[in-house]
Amino acid sequence: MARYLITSAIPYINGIKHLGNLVGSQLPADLFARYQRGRGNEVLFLCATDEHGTPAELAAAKAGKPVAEYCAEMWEVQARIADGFGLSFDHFGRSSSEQNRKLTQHFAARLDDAGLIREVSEKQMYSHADGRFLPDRYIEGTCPNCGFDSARGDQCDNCTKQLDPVDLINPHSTISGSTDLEMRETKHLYLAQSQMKDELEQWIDTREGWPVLTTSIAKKWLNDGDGLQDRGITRDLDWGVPVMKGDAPWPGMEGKVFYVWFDAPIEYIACAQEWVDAGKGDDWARWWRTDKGADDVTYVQFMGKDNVPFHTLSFPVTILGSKEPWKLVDYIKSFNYLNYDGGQFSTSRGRGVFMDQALDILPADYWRWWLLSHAPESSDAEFTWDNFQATVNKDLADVLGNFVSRITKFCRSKFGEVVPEGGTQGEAEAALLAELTTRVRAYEGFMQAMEVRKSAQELRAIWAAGNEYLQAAAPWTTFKENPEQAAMQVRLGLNLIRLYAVLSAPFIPEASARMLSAMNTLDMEWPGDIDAALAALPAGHAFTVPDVLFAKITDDQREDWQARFAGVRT
RNA sequence: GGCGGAGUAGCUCAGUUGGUUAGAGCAGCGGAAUCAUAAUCCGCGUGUCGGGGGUUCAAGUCCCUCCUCCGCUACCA
Repeated sequence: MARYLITSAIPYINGIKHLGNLVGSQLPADLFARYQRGRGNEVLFLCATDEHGTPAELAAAKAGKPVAEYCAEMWEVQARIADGFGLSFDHFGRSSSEQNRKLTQHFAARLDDAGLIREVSEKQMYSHADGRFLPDRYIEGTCPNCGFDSARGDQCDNCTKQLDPVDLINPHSTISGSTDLEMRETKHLYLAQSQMKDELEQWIDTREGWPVLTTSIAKKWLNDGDGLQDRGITRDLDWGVPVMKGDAPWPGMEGKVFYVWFDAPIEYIACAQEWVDAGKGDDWARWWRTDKGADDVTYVQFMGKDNVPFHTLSFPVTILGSKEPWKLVDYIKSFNYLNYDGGQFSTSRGRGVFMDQALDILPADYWRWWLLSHAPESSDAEFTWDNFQATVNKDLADVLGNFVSRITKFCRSKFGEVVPEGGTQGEAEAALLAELTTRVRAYEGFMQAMEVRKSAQELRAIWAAGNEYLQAAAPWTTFKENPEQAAMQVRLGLNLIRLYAVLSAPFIPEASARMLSAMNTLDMEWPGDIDAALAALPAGHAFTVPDVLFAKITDDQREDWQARFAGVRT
């Protein structure tokens, strides 16, 4: 039995994520996790909230709550929504956990021992009114290059020139508006990534079959300009993992915390510890330590393209630089962005559909199917309501849902709610079995390769094959002259429903469960021999006609939603 | 500016190492069927494969050049 460690990029705690975030990491990761479990493999699927950093502090302040309380509440919210989408995490952790605090401090100590940490004294913008150092983009002023009056400290949005906060004319804090700013000396720890540039590059170069998106972004960072730069891994903040050298204080670093992108990936490991401490598992090291059983684990990470540098460079430096036998990622599946109706999804402007809103208007399976069948794998993709309505109605309601409906209702009217007996298979059935065998094997190949869209396409073709068979076999006609023959055709049709439930579960788990329930079976065994799989429900087996599997989206609904989500989130 | 991705039928997209008349789904048109959520099935595509140039017996696929869109550009995460 193969073992898969699967992690999804951890969503930031600051607010509810939109569908673009979902399809870029958590959803495809869930698809893969469910598929591997379905195949009988051992899976540990982990995700968590990423809770540290300036935006979390500010969001908490805006909500008028202590940051720890705010994060705890938002974790609940995100966990509940993830559950609503059927995201089958074995554990949904928190980067602010005790486990992560200790592990992060441990890694820092190891990296320091390895000579990969250096102290750098630098000047950063400090705001007296806000009582804090401000990241560059939290400072705005007039662009010295083009005169744009809302240029950010890191870059001018108008002329795209890269800036330094000190370049700005009339700089002010975007938080308080205060102009009482000064460049103040502060000391930070840097991760000496540059020392490991060659090792990283060799590692990247020897990865086989990784998405171009993943390797090209990694190579770009490795070789751009002066090559891979060292990166500051501490910040002057209150909220975060306190800078410690393992259990010991870190002289000169008092009051500082590790940078969120240092501790966030470490949470992947800490999350496994949380999983054990929550009583859900009993051995995290077996998944994460190659000296304790993790050498036969295949580790796959899912993420949007914006996260690639941290997963291909910074985190591997942390792992490799520790000189300890931690499991290194085997495959990084990265995604482009999903756009919304001609523009970008925007959290700040409330543009697009957010995860909670999506669940308010339709069941998760509708979203799962559309998002996965349109996953932005080769380029950015676009969500439009027209396309969503057309795809969901056609694929889910007409092709799959109606198939279940027509065969179960026909059976009920002619034979009752029992798998009918009699008849023998002929050429048409042999042809169907041959086609299904070919397609199921292709589907397995795409799923294993994490070719999300192609998997969806193949699955749809498998559903359509059932309709083609029924149409050709026409049991409603056969029944008139040869009821036994019709019984055989119907029996096959009913078994197709069970087969479809098993194959479709990774994409549409709720509907899959309803199909199995209607077929009155718990048999979810992945089909090896299709012939055998289509004999799972024997003659005489009772079933029930399920309710409509997928109600169609009406034009009125579509227009209503289109208007509702165009503007500002209310 | 630099780097990366993309530009293929009305729409969404496939097109492996260059090789038969460039494909799929949707939409559209025609037909069959009437078990079913008016659901299904079958048939129908003369597409300057973004423009131009080049290499080759042969290019959507390789090279050069230009155009358009998108992303990243290291202190947001």
